[in-house]
Amino acid sequence: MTTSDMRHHGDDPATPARLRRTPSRLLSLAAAHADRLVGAGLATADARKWHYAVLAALQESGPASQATLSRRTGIYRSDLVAVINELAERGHVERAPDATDRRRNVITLTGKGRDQLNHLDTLLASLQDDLLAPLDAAEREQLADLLTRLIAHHSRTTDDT
Amino acid sequence: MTTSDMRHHGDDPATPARLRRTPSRLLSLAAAHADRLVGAGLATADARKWHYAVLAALQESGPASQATLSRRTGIYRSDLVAVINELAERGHVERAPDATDRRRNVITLTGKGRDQLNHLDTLLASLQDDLLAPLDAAEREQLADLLTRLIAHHSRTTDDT
DNA sequence: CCTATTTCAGGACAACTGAAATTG
DNA sequence: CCAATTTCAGTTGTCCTGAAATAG
Repeated sequence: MTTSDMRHHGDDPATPARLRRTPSRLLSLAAAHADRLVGAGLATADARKWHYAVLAALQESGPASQATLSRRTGIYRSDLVAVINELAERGHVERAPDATDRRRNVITLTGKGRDQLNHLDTLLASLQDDLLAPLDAAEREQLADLLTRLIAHHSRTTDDT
Repeated sequence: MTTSDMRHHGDDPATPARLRRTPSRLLSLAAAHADRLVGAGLATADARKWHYAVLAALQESGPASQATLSRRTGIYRSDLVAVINELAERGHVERAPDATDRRRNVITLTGKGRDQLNHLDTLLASLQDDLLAPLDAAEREQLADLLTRLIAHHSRTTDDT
C-alpha cells in the first residue's frame, strides 16, 4: 500500500482540532465504523441489517403488512419491497395477499427464517461485543443511555402526531 | 400529513425490543439525526460539512495541496475536487498551481473564506448545542469520550502503517 | 521506472421523494 | 372523493475504485 492510497479509517495526525472535538462528527465516525463492522459480519451470513430488522419484527409481533413492517423497522416503504424480495428468495419469509384487505400483502416468518434469525441473534451479539470492546460494562450502559436520550429527545421535538 | 407518510424520525411504538437496544443501531440513528440537524443548519449558510472541514483545515494549518487536505479532512481525493470547486466559486478559497511542485494545486483561504469560517464556527457551535440539548455538561463530556475511544480503538486495530 | 497529484467516470448503497395502480 | 398500500422510477449524498494525464 502506497502513501497516496486513501486511509479508510482514523484521523490523519493533522486533522483540525475543531473537527476532532465536534460531537456530530464523532457520532458519524463511530456510526460509520459500526455499520462497516456489522455489515461485514452479517454479510458472512448472507444477510443485511434490514433483513435482521424484518425477521425480528415478524418474530416479536407476528405476521404483518409491509406498511406495518416499514413503520416498525424504520425501513422506507420503497426500500422494503427489495428487502422482502430478498428474504422471500431465501425462503425466510412468505408474501401472501391479505384476504380481508386486498391492498395488503401479509408477510410471514418461515421456519427457515426463524432459524436464520436465531443465527443472526448470536452473530449480532458477538459483533456488538467487538464494537464495544474498548468499553467496560458500565460504560456500555452509559453510551446506550446517552444515545437513547439523544434520539428520544429528537422524537419528542419532531413528533407529528 | 397523513398517517401513511413515512415518519422520518423516532421509533414506532412496536419497534422490536432487539432493535431498540442494539448499540450499532443507536449509533446509526443518533448519527443520522445529527447529520440532518447539522446539514440543515449549514444549508442556511450555503455550506456543507465538507466546506467547514476544508476551511478549518486551511485556517489551522495554512495553505495546502488537495492531497494534504484530503488526508486531513477525510474527504476522498475524488470528492474533494468538487468541494474545492464550490468553495472557489464562492470566493472562500483560491486554487493556484504550486511553483515548486507543478503536480500540485495550492489551496489558500481568502478573507471571505475566513469570514465564512467564523460564521460557521458560531453556527456550528449552536447546532451542537441543539444536538446535545438533552445532556448536561458532564454527560456531553462522557459521550465525546466514549465515542472517541470507540473510534481510536478502531484506528489502532486497522492501522496499516 | 516508479510514485505522487489532480481529475474524471462511475459503482454500490442508503435515505428519500413522487407518483401510478389498486383497493378500502 | 379521499386515504392507505404496494410498487417503481428516480434523486441525492457518501463512500469508494480505477484509470488517465501530468509531473517529480
